[in-house]
Amino acid sequence: MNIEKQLITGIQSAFQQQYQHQISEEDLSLQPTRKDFFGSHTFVTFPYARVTRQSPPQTAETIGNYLKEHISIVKDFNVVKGFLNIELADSVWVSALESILQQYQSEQPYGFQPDKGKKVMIEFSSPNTNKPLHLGHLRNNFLGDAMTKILHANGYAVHKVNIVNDRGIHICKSMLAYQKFGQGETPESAKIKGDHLVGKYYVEFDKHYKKQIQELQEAGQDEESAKKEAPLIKEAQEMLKQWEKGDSETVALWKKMNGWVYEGFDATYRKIGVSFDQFYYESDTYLLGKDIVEEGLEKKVFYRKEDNSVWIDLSDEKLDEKLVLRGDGTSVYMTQDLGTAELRYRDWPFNRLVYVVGNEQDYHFKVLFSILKRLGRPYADGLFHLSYGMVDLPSGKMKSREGTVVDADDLIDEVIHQARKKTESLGKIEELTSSQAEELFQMLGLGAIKYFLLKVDPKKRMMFNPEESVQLQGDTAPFIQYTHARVSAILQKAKRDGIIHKVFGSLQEIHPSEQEVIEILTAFPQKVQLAGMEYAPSVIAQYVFELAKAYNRFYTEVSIFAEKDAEKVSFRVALSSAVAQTISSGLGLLGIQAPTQM
RNA sequence: GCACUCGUAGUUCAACUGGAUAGAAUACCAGAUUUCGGCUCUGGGGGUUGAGGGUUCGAAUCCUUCCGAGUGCACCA
Repeated sequence: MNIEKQLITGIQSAFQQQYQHQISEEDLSLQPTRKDFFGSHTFVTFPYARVTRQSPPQTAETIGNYLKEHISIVKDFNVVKGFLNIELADSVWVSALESILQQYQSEQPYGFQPDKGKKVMIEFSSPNTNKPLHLGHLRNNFLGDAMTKILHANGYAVHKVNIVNDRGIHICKSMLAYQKFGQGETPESAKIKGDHLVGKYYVEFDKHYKKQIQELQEAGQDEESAKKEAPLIKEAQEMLKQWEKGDSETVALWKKMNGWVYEGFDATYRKIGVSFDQFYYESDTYLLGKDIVEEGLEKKVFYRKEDNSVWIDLSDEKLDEKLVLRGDGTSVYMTQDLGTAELRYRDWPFNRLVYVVGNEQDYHFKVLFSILKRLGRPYADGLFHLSYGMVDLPSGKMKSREGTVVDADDLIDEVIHQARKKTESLGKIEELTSSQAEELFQMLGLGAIKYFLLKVDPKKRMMFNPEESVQLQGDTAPFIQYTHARVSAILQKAKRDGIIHKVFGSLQEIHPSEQEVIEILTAFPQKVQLAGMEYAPSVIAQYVFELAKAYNRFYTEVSIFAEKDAEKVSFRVALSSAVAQTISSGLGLLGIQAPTQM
């Protein structure tokens, strides 16, 4: 029986015995004791003043005494105001460590849940094919990837999908500019990645387009009509029509340029260690959803206006009226998303579908989910929008057209470069081959950037400071990775010295810093669960950092190999082993690797 | 205008979902350590949680009014 359960049962019977009062298990909750107080578990007695007819401190005192007397694992307690802080016997922590190590031996790694038999589909990344990935995409990709791993750890079968926005006016802009100014350039001839090449022509288009607008304005047109009348935009719109008609030349160019982009994306995905189980393309899905509109009309969920357009009225949910099909019968974004949800459910019937999409689309998803619910879709309750905040730069907002974006490839190269520079100057890796060293730099650089973007609550808008993101100390991945490398070195030495870390069962007393590490270790499963429930990898990031810090404190306060008592040495090695595995496992949930040497 | 989100040390973020004296990191200052490790550890200053009002044993958290920032409200995707 786990510690918490024993305490709760103890408190229940305390209420029963001392106050003749039944309290159900759900109504009782323990919280971790704050650092500055003695104890590990805290019971708050304020809410029970009516029941006990005693002041909260008296109640705490009474229950504390009861627990100390009747529950063997309780060593002592203290009362501060109405807070009952419970201190557990050292042997409890020793056996807690033993059980953690045992679980690491088993098939179900410590902190991971057994298979729940439920399926989660998760959509993330979802790039446009007219420009390369940038910082905002990185937050999206890392969140999606980390959530995949966290949900898996929570016992779900996870299916990763990416919907590529490969059609539309924005791609036509790149295509048109390429046609006009490209002169047959290719990624090979220009020696740049395909996605960057296509992005270059997107910028090129915008440059010329702006110029035309200006010229028209100078000729006396107002801004709005200039934007509509500029020859370039008209050409791009014409091109989109050609594409939709299936014009072979246009389609061939589209295929060629998209091909370049995919090669570029592939390279970036490989580099950041992100992959997908299935790709959807909007060129395949953009016509979907019309049958659902028909169905909605029949069910009277939708209605038709005089101009033949189809709408849904969601004003009772404060969501207003929303168009779902144009008057000319062509689809809008919403139509397509309805169709895509349906298609996905047929492809891989899920219990939950998670959309990792920026919070500027909060409204869209509220409407989408509401519609599917009104249509009585069986999967409607399982839909979830993992809405994340924008990434700001110290210089302000990122705007792709103004060139103030941080390019993903550049950024990754930069952090890896920094990792190389700093690690080489430490001179600890001379025995590594150059490819091993290269692998290490990647682990560190990517770790730094992933951690930086994941440690903040996803829902919140965040500030990206390029300098801080490549820092190797403080609340960073390299700091945690460094701790892992150091623990690994200790374990290596222990192995060389033939220290078996399994004989410490009779240990009766441990150091406070050891207890603290074990306390943190025992919290891992709950953190994994919480991260899954809240869709928040940041929970794991904070946890792993706490663990690394606590271990470092232990490391300076307690000597491992200089210790005379063999049982203690064994215990400390065991503790180190559990820490190494938990750090590695926790970082793993964030898509970050833990090196054994650095 | 309407809707949604957010305002917490100088800065970047926490706060177990209503609990204790609001914590970390960073920068700065002062020390310690160097067990296989330099990126380790300890301490210090730094806060009227945007402002006011309310709810209660108890509020950064819930309600409300202001102030400020952002996003959305396309027959674009």
